[in-house]
Amino acid sequence: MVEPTGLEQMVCFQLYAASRAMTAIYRPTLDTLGLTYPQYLALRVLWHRGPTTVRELGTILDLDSGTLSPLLKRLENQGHVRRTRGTEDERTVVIHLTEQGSALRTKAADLPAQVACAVDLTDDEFAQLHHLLGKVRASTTL
Amino acid sequence: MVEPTGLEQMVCFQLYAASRAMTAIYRPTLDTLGLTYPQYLALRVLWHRGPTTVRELGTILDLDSGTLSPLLKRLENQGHVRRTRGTEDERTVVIHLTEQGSALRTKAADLPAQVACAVDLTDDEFAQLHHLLGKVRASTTL
DNA sequence: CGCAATTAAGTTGTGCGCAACTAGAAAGGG
DNA sequence: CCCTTTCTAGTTGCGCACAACTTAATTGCG
Repeated sequence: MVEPTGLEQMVCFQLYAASRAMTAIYRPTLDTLGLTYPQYLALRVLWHRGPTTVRELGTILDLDSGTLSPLLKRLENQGHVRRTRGTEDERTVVIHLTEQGSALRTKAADLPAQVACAVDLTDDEFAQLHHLLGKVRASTTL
Repeated sequence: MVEPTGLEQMVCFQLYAASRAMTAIYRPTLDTLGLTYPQYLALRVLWHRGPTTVRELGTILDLDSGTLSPLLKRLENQGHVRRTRGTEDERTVVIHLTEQGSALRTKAADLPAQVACAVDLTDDEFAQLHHLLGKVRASTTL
């Protein structure tokens, strides 16, 4: 290690820089769909889970209502989702995909493959990276 | 993998989530110093390199002037740095540490160790992670 | 039951990131 | 030497993240 900066520091910075670099790969395609990366993540959850409360989205994406509320409002204004009060528990707000929001799924279908191509890692390396990032998240969440 | 989401996607999300989780570890200590994580990164560069132009900082941190200009202005308002026009090339702005800014270095000295402790990875795993993140950054920067 | 404690979502305020643009200085070619 | 092109910072605008707070609904304990 040539840097006199300390390894953990570098890992943290690498994490910070790599995360931004990765989302930058998504940006051009997401731009054509009129989506940001966090909006895309929220839609993915809805595509896979169906109707989901704000709280559940927050747990899955590790985001709070301060981030999600305005984000979901923008998705609603764009016509991709609808927000309805939960019937059983009126504190909750359930997010539903609209037809338009569901249709986006096929339009965004080839995004993961694009990204996998752009990033020069083998399947093994992807798996390793995934494993290590999981450990980082696990040790920090506790 | 129970998720039907595709590995690259998950890696990207893991990257995004792990990066935020990592900076969250720094936050409590940085709060006591009155710094944000990006401000801390900028100061690290100055601690190691001495006077540095905005452009050089941008290259090292992979940030543009739209991010750095206001960040550095805040660091100047806090008394940690001074900004002076370059003498040879008057387009450039050189960032200098003040006494106070240099003094912060010792106060932040034990931060990396704290973080290394908080994250449950072996030295080998840190090295692996560092290597893989480097590859991600390299393949995306090109 | 009644009421305090908890919980869900939203709001406000601050600081990034990043795109798009501006102002001003330097470089370079005719 | 002038003028276009390039380059450095800075500004503006938007959308996250996140802390702190508000509102309203639910829980649960005496």
